Amino acid sequence: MHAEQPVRTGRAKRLPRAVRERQIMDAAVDVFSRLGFHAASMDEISEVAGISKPMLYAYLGSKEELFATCIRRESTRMIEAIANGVETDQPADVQLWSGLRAFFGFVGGNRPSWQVLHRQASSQGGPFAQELADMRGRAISLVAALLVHSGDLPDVPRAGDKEAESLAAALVGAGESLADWWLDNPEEPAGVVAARLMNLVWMGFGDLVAGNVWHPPSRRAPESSDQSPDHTEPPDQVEPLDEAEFQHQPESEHRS
Amino acid sequence: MHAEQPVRTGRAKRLPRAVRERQIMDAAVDVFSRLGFHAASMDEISEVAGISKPMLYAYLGSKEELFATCIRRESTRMIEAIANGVETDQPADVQLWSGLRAFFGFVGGNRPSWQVLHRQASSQGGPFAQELADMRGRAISLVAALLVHSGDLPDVPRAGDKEAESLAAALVGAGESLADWWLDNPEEPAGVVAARLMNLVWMGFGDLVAGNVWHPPSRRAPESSDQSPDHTEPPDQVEPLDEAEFQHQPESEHRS
DNA sequence: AGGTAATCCTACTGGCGAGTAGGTAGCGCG
DNA sequence: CGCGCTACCTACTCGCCAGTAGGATTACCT
Repeated sequence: MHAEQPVRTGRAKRLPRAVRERQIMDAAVDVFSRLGFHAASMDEISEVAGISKPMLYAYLGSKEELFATCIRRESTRMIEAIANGVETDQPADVQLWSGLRAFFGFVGGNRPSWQVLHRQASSQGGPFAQELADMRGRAISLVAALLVHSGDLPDVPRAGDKEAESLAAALVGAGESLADWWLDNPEEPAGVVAARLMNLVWMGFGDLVAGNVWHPPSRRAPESSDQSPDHTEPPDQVEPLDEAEFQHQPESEHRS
Repeated sequence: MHAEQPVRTGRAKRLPRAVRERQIMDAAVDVFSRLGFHAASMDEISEVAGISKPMLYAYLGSKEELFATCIRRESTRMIEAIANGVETDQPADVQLWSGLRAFFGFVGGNRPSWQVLHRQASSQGGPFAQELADMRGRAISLVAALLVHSGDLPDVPRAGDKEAESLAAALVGAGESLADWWLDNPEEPAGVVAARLMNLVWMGFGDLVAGNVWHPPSRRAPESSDQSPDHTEPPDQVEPLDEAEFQHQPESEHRS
């Protein structure tokens, strides 16, 4: 599916450093995501990048530096995609809903990024753990802030930080796990998966078992687009997903 | 932290094979959990186990076989601990609650096992993924069965498998993630953490922000008291769930 | 053109770690 | 006792891979 096949016969075309660095990073994410940090070799990365090994070292430093850079880049992309997707001027449930949609949209459109972030980075115990923990921390903070904002949690007037943080950790973990499950069951659209998680964490099993389901407010969500004109880079591609996919969900009210 | 004694000076005492195998497995879990599969070396494992390398190969085969065996053993221990902890004759919410308590109790009392299972195994893409996926699958099935049983899910008369399975995956992931968070914030007792997750997945944020909390049936305030010694028969050592103190209890030992 | 600096290469080193060959020590048993 | 068996060892081989030395090509500028 990834078509990074420069085929490496003979000498590579001369390119400005910035472009090469990008190619290398793309190749590195690809290889790391498939093989994991240790099993990935610099030789293979250089081959996929269509370049020779010393270039890696000249441009991106050691293997560890390269990996850390990958994590930093991909995590930033993801956090931004989510932050852009959240409709901050809406009530709490809608904010959560939009955040979940953005998250699953990103995962669906950037599987290698996701793999590198979730699986590989978390299992290495070096400086990467730090990098990854930062990303996770940012995500968790986003969620925690949302929770704290949306009316204080009931039983924690003082330890609210810990309370919200742990709940956010659980939610993030649920999202990660569900995203992994989704990769193994890709026949379902992102919106459906996001809706399931939304129902779980907002309504809870208690309500679900009783037949109560959460619904998005029945208005058209503004297709939030990037307004900044000086943004030359194309925004990260996220799978399009709108309310239509939500409806695709097995019809809630009609039991049979 | 781990007092894996042997100190390996000269020849090791002669021991029957079964005992050695156990020592080796314990050492392997310890090292794998700290270093991960690739970074762990057979030399180090043999050193920790207090024997020489050829013994590893004579008894447990290759490095991959050893690792797979570790995963199998630890995952079985955990599944059994949880299955034993679930009070199957209770209503759904109580079942879920007892399962969560058993899970967090196990994690608290068997950190290396947990590390090996959750972090290391999931990131290697060999036959281990299979082993690990089996474990996860069993856990998810447990939860899914509980969900399906506890009154059918409302909106899934036909696609119930997928629905329940994905929700179970999300729940399991939330548990895993919260367990990881807990390892970084060990000052909180297991019961509190379990109660948080219970509230999240049973009540949902919607109820929580509205001030509604889930309570175990006979007692109030799940986080303030959890003293009932309803431990019938712990097959594996599981941390006591009352918050008296378990900041850092001595590591588990497998002695005969 | 010719200089020069960035880009790119082939071909090595050095170390680490999986796995093994081939031998030594304790224990039981006739 | 000596025969054998099992537990146990030291001391290698061998391949893989991170990282580098040193040289060959361009692109671009004057």
